[in-house]
Amino acid sequence: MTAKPAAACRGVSEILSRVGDKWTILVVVAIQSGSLRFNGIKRQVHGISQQMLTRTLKALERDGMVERTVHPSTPPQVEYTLTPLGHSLSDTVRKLADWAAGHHGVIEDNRHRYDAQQAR
Amino acid sequence: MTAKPAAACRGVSEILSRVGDKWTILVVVAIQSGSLRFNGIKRQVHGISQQMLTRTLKALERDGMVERTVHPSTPPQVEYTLTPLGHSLSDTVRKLADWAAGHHGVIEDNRHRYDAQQAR
DNA sequence: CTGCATCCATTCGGATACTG
DNA sequence: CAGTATCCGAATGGATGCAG
Repeated sequence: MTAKPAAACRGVSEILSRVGDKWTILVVVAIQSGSLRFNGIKRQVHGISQQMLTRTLKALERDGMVERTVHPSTPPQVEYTLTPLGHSLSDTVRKLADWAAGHHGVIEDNRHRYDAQQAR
Repeated sequence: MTAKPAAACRGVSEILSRVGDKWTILVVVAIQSGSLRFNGIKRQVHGISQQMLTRTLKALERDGMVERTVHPSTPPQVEYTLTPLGHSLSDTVRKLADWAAGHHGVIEDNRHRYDAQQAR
């Protein structure tokens, strides 16, 4: 697995495209603590439009990351829960999150320095 | 670090946007084995346009992930090398890559099943 | 060889309005 | 409450031509 065949690279790129979009991670993080309803997620993930939430949830459901459960009541309730696969992704991403949190300051500093240098 | 403050989430999202774009990871992987020249990278990362390579390298340089060394010769040669920060990112992403490689098949299967279900 | 500028097609993401 | 459909602006990414 130290080698990196082209096929794996494409797969990784595809996963990263999914995961790296604007909302996926935030939604996953919101759900991971337990099941949540549509507007519950919307409240928790501040700034997301309801359409983006719909799209993101659908994509995650399609990938088997979240499970969608409809409770036929009035008003209708829909619960979203992270599947084992979703939790698995969440754990993996958390490591990247830790890295990001740990290096975010350095990176911002680098950017600032770079921009200052360009201005000269 | 088990808690997830909003600030960290934003930072992670920003990092993921960087890393999750179409080419960054592939370029990083290409360079990690050793320093490479511009067209060397272009050859290795198949399908990348030269402008996307320019943009990606610049972004990485700005973030302090790669170092750019110009050898003033004729014709000019420019070497790109991964910095320690870049290697650090590379290692972290490799874990995500392993996850992706390990679950890619399952995810594709899930998608196929979902699509079939929708068609009914 | 390396890199920048321009143009253009496609995609992404947000706001809004409407349905069950 | 949950979800769909439409419109539109912004951003992404590719092709090409030009310059150092």
